[in-house]
Amino acid sequence: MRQVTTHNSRIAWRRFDCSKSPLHLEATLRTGQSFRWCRDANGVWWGTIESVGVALWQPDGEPYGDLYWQTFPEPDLWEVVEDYLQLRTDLESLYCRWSFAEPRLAEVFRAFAGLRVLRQPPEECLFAFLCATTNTVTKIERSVRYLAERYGARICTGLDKPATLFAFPSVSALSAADERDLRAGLWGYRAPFVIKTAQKLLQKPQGWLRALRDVPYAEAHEALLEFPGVGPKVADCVCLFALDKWEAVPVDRHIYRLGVRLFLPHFEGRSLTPRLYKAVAEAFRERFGPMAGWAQQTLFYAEAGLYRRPDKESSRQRRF
DNA sequence: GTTGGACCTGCTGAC
DNA sequence: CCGCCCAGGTCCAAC
Repeated sequence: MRQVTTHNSRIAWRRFDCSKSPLHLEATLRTGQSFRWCRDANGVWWGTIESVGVALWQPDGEPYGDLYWQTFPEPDLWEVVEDYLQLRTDLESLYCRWSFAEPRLAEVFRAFAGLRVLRQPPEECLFAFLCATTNTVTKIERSVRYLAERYGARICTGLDKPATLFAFPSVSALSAADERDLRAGLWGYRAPFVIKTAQKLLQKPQGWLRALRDVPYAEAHEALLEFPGVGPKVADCVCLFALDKWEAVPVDRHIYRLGVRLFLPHFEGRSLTPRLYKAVAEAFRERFGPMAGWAQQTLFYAEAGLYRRPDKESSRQRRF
């Protein structure tokens, strides 16, 4: 293992070579698919996967470079990290296929090479996206963090840094949450969704949600719609980001705009109805195949402009 | 099938 | 500096 000579050397880093399996860490963790990752002043990303605390670091931010990682409190849980980041998924062949299908977008796929769809714990994913309706990414992050810090268990890292990590709360803790408390904790009108969804989930057999990983996409999507606050878009987010349904294409206002502009110009100006939702998602699947959701995530990142830093950059100019 | 309105908050850009 | 619009939608009621 290469020597690492910064403050970070206090962490017993492990190294993974991404030269054959690119990872754009910042884009992956800040694409609005997962909401609790924080980067500290030294560029280290801190987060949790189930009850495991995780530190991730790409010294040069190079997608094809080295990824340094470690887990807490139990060290060296590589399977957990690899599974979450889906590092076994070969992206290069995907980019070829997508760029062939849509040459207009080839540059975008290249620009954000290594942006991966995560494989998230289903419960956290479901509750996080309950919060996504008419909301901003910044505020979603703060809302989900509030849930974790208020109702979740502390994870010990054995270091004085980072700011404390919290496991995502249990369903039973959320089912017993106080609605007024949640409303005040940035959840607003979505507060009852959290509580009712948690209560409904408690009535299911143990492991029911996770078991949706083993059923077909249509069945999983349908099953999620029964929860209050879950419509087609949120259901697709959970399918794609937590339930291995890589053909799921969450159609939000950005993806809708892009999809109509590029693929379905005759729908220009029409509002997003369930029928058009399906049409756009289907258009993605026709072009990008059974991993259309992965293409969607890169295009969302580009279209929503999440990659722009807070500092002034050239304003909204479209590259595609 | 589609449309319109309400819904909690607080960050953000345009005047 | 203030007020307004808006933000990764969903639900409900009314055509």
